[in-house]
Amino acid sequence: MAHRQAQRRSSIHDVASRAGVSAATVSKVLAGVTTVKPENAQRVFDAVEHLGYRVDPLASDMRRAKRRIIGAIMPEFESEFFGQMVSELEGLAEQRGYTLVAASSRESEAREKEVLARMHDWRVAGVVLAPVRNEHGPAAGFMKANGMTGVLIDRVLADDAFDTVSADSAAASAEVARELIGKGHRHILVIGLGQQAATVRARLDGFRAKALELVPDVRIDVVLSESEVEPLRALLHDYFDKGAKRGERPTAVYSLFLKGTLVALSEFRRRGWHCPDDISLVGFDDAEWMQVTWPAIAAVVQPVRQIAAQAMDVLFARIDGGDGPPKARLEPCKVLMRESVGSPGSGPHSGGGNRQ
Amino acid sequence: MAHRQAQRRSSIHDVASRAGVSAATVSKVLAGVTTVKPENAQRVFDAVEHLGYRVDPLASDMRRAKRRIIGAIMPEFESEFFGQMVSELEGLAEQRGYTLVAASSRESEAREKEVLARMHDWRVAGVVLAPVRNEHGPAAGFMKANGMTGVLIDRVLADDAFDTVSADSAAASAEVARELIGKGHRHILVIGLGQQAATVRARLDGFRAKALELVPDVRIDVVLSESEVEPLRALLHDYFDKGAKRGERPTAVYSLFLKGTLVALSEFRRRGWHCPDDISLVGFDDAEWMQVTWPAIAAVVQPVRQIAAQAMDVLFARIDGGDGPPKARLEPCKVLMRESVGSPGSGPHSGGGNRQ
DNA sequence: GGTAATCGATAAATCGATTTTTCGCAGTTG
DNA sequence: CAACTGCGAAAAATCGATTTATCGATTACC
Repeated sequence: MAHRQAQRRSSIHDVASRAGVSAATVSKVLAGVTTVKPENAQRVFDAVEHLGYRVDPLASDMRRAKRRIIGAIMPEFESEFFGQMVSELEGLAEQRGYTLVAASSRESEAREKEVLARMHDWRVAGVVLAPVRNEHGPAAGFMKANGMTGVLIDRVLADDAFDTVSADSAAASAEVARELIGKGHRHILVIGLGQQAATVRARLDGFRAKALELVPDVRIDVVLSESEVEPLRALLHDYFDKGAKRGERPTAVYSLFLKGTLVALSEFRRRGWHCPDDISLVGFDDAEWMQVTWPAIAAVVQPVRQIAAQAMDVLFARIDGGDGPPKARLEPCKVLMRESVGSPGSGPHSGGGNRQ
Repeated sequence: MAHRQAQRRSSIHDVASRAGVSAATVSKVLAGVTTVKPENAQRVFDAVEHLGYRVDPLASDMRRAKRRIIGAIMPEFESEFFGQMVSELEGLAEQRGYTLVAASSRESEAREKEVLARMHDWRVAGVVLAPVRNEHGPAAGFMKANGMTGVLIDRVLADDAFDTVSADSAAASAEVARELIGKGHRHILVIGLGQQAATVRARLDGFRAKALELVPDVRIDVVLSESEVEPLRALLHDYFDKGAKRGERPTAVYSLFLKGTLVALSEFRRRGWHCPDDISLVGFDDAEWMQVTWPAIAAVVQPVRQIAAQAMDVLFARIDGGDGPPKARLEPCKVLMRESVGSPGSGPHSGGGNRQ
């Protein structure tokens, strides 16, 4: 009864011999095949129960071309967005009897491809890929070249080989524009990451189009950092410095991605500006902390659950042999206007300055 | 050249026949065995190159008892802490040629055991388990009963069957006590989650011991929610209401876990209290946003990388047959005292009230 | 020169399932 | 009574590697 060795687990043959049938019969019973005598089926169930037998998924997968494994590749695991995404995907895979193997590409396209190649080695049934850059990266190319089935999510718009699912960021951005214009903002800075060309463009265009539609002479400045987040800090600093020389400053900032929101807040801190008195702020992507800070930060909430659910639906449809041209799906976002957005010039400190 | 079907990948036999040798020889060459004629080895390498052959990890694992798979079970994926942890673990596993399969127990002990059982089905070589509650949960019991090798991290202190690695939260809490006492705080509220008994106790005791040592008549109140975070909101609300009736209020709050810090901030908002003027705040567990808000939130930073590295080192030592009694490792934290901590009574609004 | 040891490589067993093929037996039919 | 049909289950092939046992040819030793 004391500490036992790691006794080797019982295999299907152990069950077979205990039930007095062949391994093939055990396999059939467990697969729910009905052409087995009820009496034998019962004996199998008893043996399974007694031995605590469980199918070895690895051995089980050996003989199928498509294994019961889904690969998920995310740019990173540290943010709430991708954390929730992996969590959702894992649950959905599990529901269908699949195992999810998640890997982080660490925001590197090179690594993304390596990780994907490893998934291919595992002969996964399908892949959910959230590309680092966009749908035209090397990983998607690899998937095409090797006939893998997969679905692209998040930083994608549409693709001619794979289904895509992403947040409708253009619509959300238009909504943000409507809100900011409605509050009276006529000079707005948009910050983003140039790397994610397509997504950034969609968000930017959606914002700009709606803003110009509402107020044709609205001024929209854009500060983009190519691929890294850090340079954005310097770019933003310069932007405000130059503006200060000319005595002009935007009354609102719209950040197209989460880290940008942090950079903006950090820059505001440095200059002693407060939201929304000195400047307004809206960020794409929500986070739990944004509602407890003072001010609470306005944000676009991405529909993580819906994206995950759609992605898995579409993916399994393909795995099960569904064909037809790939579709691009857009899931609607919610825009939460919190305290960080106000009307320009209405705050007590609209001139900026040093509030301690 | 156009879109090809998912042609079946070449197996070791394809390589063998192309190189004009047997599959066994190919296997040996790839495993680095030296008793192969250099000429044949070269032919194998050429064939591998030409066919783009890669070992199928699943088939490769079939014949060994311990498979090249490491399981990681985390309470959740949404927080920075566990996100970073999974990311680190994945990298470390990969470095050793292992695949990491991560799963979330969703803060449920029942699910934790199910997930672990599934890992066992996969016959993983080892498991990194961050238990929902502590080292005495059902999952750890399951691991013992089945002779699995594993390491417990985060919400654990020590165990008689498994190695453990966690942050030295007692020392960090003592450090927090020193800081708060040093700033003049004599009435401090500590909030936490009762579920994680051992960890909470360590943090609480470490804090209380140091505080009492420095100032014997310091007042330390404690508000614990049993297992859920939501009740803490109500408990905290009541606590402050009751204090207000008696005209007393702590000058600082120390939250023993991340969500508690959010709940505290949320409660402060509601009452119109500002940090650090009206009340000081320190939280266990750091997050990226804490340094960009105003005020920046003081926090205990857990050494995620070190914990992950230690956990993997210890785990692989066991996998490679190392024995001896299990060890409990503690990794030192860093305490970042940011603006949310000040001296009591020094702020312009120390009477509390409604600042808008 | 004959037996033994050595070397390199191959055939075969193995891992634990699934799937296809074969087989025995009972009941029907011509 | 021989041939046929069906059913349920066992035997065997398969998946793609690793590992053990075996084998033939060469070298070594007495």
